[in-house]
Amino acid sequence: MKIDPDKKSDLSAQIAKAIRDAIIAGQLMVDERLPSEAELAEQFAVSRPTVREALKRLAAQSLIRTQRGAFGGAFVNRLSYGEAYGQQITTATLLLSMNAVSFDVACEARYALERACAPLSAKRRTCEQLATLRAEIQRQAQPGLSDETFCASDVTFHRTLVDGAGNPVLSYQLAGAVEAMQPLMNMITFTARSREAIVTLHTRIADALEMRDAGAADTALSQLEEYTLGLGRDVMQARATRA
Amino acid sequence: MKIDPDKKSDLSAQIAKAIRDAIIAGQLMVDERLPSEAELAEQFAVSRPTVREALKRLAAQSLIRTQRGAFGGAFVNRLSYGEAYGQQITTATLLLSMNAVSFDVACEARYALERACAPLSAKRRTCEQLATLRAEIQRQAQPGLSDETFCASDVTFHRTLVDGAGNPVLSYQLAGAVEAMQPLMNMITFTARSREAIVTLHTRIADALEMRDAGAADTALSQLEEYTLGLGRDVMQARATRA
DNA sequence: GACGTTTAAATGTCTGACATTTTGCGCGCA
DNA sequence: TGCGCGCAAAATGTCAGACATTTAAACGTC
Repeated sequence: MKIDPDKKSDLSAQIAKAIRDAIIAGQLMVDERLPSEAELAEQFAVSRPTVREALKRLAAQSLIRTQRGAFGGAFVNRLSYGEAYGQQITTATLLLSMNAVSFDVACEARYALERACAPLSAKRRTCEQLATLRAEIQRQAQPGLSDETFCASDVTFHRTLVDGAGNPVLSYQLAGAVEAMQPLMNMITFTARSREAIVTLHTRIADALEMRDAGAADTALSQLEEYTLGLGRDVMQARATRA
Repeated sequence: MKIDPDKKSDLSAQIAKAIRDAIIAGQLMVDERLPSEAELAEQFAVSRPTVREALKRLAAQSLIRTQRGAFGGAFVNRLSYGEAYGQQITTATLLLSMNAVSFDVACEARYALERACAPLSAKRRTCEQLATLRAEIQRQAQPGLSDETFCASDVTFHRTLVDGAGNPVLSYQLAGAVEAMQPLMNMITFTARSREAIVTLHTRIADALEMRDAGAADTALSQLEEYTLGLGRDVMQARATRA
């Protein structure tokens, strides 16, 4: 099932790959216990530390979980949406920060994805989600809010919008896009006037969802995208002239 | 910078987290070399194997790469789109397969995301991408194609459609959604008639992109979604009656 | 100055041991 | 008989030291 040819080095990576493939192929079922480290070491004809390094690799991807004690060991993990979110967000954040993704490109992607959710959200949003949206809007309208708090509320607003689609796969996909934008958004200093404009557009979105009007939601999102893009360009320009 | 409180156990996880946080916070720049394993072991007051396990965790997430030899060591990795794709796909695949995500939900998410790309694709698709779409359509029309080959071509078609938007962030986000669906799609047996219908709709999409007609592309995608959904339901129903 | 050799630094791997945690079983006691 | 306590076993977590391997820089020779 999982032999290990004597390819070029890095045994722990090969072993991790073998086990990972077995999990993906369904040869190891969820909650099934893997052989103990000692047994794996014998199977692969390597030492225990090498096996351990392989298991740690898998643990980092939430593919397995380990449990100490008698009848403990490594178990195939049921990948939860929560864990997947976390990985998705860190990966997306790093991807954006390390590849010099421009504000424009990130913004375009984010709003394109959100617009994909809007019709579904208009159809399915719950009253509770609508209330959350309203509450966040109210928070954003408060004067004296720090930029970070404003951004955090913005993230909550948009995540709620996405969750409104009632499709966990969509929510998972978009969690990364929305949250990974936050560092970029945090670079923007929100003036009183820009906050007011954003709150107005957020209100328009919430109104559209309340009326279950997909078209209006799409329009408002487009306007918000354009406005956010303008804010980002101003920041970039100010930074360019200052330098 | 990265001390390590004596929280409850699993030192390697704590160390990995400390380094990961340092990378995300930008305290460690891309291509910067981390201290050697021995130095890290001394800093954190743990043994070298423990440090190694932590580093393997980070390597599994492509956060670092290691290089052997003199002046080798662990370096902060520039997360490339390719690596991110890979992780995204395996995570999404597992999420779908282990959480019993229904065909309907996955399908809805996938086509919602693709429709988000369609307008951008209509605007920006290159001639080369259009040619790829046409070539895949031609391949799909060939008789005697295995279901797996047909599915693979389908994936290529849709990934090209997504890439046509010319936004790498979008491509990254959607790679998971499209590829992770493949195992579910592979459960479908494509009859000659259903293949013909799919090819017709694919052609309609390609035509729309050629004319740069976003509306037509959206319509064709909606029809394809509905048709795919129907196919999936038939399979489920057949499976239910057989059981 | 070019080329081969040495050398040192670092990761990769192994061996063996001990610590810690958790479970299950058996023993003793009421 | 039933209950609880403690001990042993099994497994992971951690450590220490050693050796193997790889790689590039430093050195020496022609």
